[in-house]
Amino acid sequence: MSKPRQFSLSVLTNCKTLKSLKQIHAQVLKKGLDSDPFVAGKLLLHCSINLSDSLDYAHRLFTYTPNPDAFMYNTLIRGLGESETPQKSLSIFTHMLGYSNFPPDSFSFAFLLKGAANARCLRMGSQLHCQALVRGLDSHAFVGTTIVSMYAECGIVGFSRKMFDEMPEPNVVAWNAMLTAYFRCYDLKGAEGIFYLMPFRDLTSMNVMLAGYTKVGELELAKKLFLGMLIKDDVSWSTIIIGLAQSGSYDEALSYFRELRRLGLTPNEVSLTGVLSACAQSGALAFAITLHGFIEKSGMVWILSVNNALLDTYSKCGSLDMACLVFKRMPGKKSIVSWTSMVTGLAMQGYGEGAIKLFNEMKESGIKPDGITFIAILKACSHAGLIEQGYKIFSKMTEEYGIDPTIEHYGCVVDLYGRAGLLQKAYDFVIQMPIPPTAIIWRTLLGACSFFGDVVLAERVKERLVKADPDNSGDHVLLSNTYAVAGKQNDVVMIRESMAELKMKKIPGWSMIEVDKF
DNA sequence: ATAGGGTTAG
Repeated sequence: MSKPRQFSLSVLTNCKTLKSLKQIHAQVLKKGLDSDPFVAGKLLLHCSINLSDSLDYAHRLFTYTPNPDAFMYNTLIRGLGESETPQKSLSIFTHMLGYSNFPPDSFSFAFLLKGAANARCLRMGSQLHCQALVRGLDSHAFVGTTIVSMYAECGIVGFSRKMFDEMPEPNVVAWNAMLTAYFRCYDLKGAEGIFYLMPFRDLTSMNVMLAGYTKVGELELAKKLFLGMLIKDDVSWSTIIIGLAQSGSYDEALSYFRELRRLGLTPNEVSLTGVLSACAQSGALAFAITLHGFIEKSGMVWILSVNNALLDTYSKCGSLDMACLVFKRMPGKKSIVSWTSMVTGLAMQGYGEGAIKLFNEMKESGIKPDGITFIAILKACSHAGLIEQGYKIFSKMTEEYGIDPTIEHYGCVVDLYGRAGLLQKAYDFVIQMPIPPTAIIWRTLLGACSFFGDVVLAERVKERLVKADPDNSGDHVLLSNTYAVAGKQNDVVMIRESMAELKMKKIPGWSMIEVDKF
């Protein structure tokens, strides 16, 4: 007689794909273990949290479970709350209220509120806050802390503070959440107030302050704080490096990275992406190559974000060959970021057709382009003068992909027509835009008018520009250039004089075409 | 389970 073979859930540890999960699920069904709430719960946890793109399967698994327990409800709520559509977690909540014997507990509310925070949905958040209040769960430490964060994510730090003040004995996590809440809303004074009030601080508190200082542009304070920190972890290091990189202090970002290395510390993937971004923005190709060598040796070549940062750095530094190499050799899945960076790289170096070709390959590979990809591809078209193509892509953006164009997308189309000299078409396009054109849009168009010397249209655009941005002054240069290109020297002189009256000296780096040259 | 760092455009 053979011993009944035990089924071990430890197989889930090595389960990295939906396919292998399905195989495990099949075995579970075969052994009739699907009615075991523990086994069913573990399976659901794995496909709703650990695996990506498996939420639909999780949902089905849940649906086919006759009487899901509280853990299963909470797990699916958690998975949906972390997804692109966090509001869907509410339907599971409703189901839980109506069809289960389990009332929602502190876990349910923590996950639901996190979903509301992710969705930045104040309506959802405040409704859940009320529900938690009615059930007496708002006083639960985890729930309360999540409510504090949720209000800040929704942009109302005053409500966060109100919630926080109602907590009888906030722990360090709650204090840190309140600190984060103020910075989330760029309230430096509020954050400092909390920081000095805190009865205890841990490394996270310090790191929150570091990140907050860089976020609100207080780089000196950030550096001072960092210097004074006796204990630093990798989050501290990556926070300061990224903070500097994002504030335009590229050299300093590189210096901190060197210091990290000098101390014999091992950079992690986050500080590496940060320092690579600093290289990309400052064109520090030599440093990037050194970093590439380190990445190869350290075994971090397998990390997607590192590869993305590396490929973007190469393409921004003009090494399109190396960018291509990284892109082609990229292990496993490429993300939307990888494709978009590569498209941008090609577009920037003038390979408009190549960019479009890659854009099509991307769609074939099953990656859905987002708004950023469309900015990249529209730029590619405008630089390559592919007007028809560009406009077709712009139209498809809404029709096929359901992406609402932002002002930047409209700007790309204006640039597309403008660069091609189709000035009237560009003007008509701006007039019929469903969102009000900004000064940037008008300035783009004015730039095109000046390039082609269209005086009549330039004057019209100029009027619109003044209306959109009353205290602008840089457009005088563009306007006078228009007259210069059109060969109307007298007008140029006139505009120059009026510019002098407008204290043109205040405009940094302004230049204009010399009248004498015409 | 609640708090801290991330790459793509403009």
